[in-house]
Amino acid sequence: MRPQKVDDQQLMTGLMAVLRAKGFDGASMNDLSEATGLKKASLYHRFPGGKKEIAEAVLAYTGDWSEINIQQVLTDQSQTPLQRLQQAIANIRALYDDGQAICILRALTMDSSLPLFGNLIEERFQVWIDAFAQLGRDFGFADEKAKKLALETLIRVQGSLVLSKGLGTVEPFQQNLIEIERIYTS
Amino acid sequence: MRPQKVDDQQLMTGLMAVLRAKGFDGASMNDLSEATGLKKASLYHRFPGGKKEIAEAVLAYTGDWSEINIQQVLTDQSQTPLQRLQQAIANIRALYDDGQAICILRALTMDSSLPLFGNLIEERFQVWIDAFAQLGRDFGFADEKAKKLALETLIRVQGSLVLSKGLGTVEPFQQNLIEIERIYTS
DNA sequence: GTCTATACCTTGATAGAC
DNA sequence: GTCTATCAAGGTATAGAC
Repeated sequence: MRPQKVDDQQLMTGLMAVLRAKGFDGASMNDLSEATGLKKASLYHRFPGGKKEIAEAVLAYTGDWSEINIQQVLTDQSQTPLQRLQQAIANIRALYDDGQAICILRALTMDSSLPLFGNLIEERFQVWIDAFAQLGRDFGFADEKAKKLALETLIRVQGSLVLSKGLGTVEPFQQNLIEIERIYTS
Repeated sequence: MRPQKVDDQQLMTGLMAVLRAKGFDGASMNDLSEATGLKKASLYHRFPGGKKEIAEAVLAYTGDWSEINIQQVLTDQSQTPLQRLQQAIANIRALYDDGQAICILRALTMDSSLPLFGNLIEERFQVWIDAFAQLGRDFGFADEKAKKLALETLIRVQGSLVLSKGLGTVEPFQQNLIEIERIYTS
């Protein structure tokens, strides 16, 4: 077989960059083609289902990333809870480019695209919530309180990303990462 | 002159509903036409600048709404701070349809549409922040603390809306409105 | 002010050569 | 596996009748 011009890793990176910046409706196949270096027809060869299948693949990719960089990190019993939290926060900071990037889950959560991916998006959020809830319990919080803190953590991440974009400064995001560490350690 | 088939108020309501549900790229002139009951050509008569001018008008409309239902409410010296907060929260609940709706500012804050409206969006957010900061001072918080609480308030609103959409339940939004009242009163 | 009809372009998607 | 060429559908926007 003819070798792939662009490997799956590079492909996913380019596709995800466009989808989270422009959303499902805003991202055209031309945009995705330019960002990846593969012509449109080649994208359809890799993803016969078209743009919908591309978005699903990106969501699967982000799910893998979350399991490795959030779930596994937060539940790694060889580290202290604080160490795990700090590592997860560092990974979150990298994921969102210090607060400049848009979350892919947020980008795909419009009423026009949500029906296509609803279950996938909910599952991706739930991985984070469950992992942070486990961390909270390991910090010594009661189950109920740990779940509440986990949800607050995600709300702070998502909310501060929206505000950072809207205000044109990453300060809300950066400040909130600090605040998230504080709510678990005080 | 021939009378308007749809008045400005109805028009704005329909246009905003589509824009916040689908975003700028996802909302087509056909969508906007169907939602308002005005044919495409009539929309261009009302808004010669097309979709961009429509979005700007909707942002102006939301600005007026915010000044009346957030800023004026939160700074109304004839009411106690708690009364003002509770009224503002009720208005926020209505604005976002109990947590089911998407914020127009979030919807237009994609990298593809943000460059068109950046300043307008930032100003809309700032009205809320300034109003909640004033409320915080009236509650007795120091200026610095009041500003921090105001930002946290908006982060909670935006974040809980994202989570409510993504998880398919309005519980995060509803819970956070309660939490917002708590952070000012305890 | 609103409408029908239309021009023109971009979109998602496919066919077939290499 | 990747590409050029192409199509039908839907996009923005305009012209002109009423």
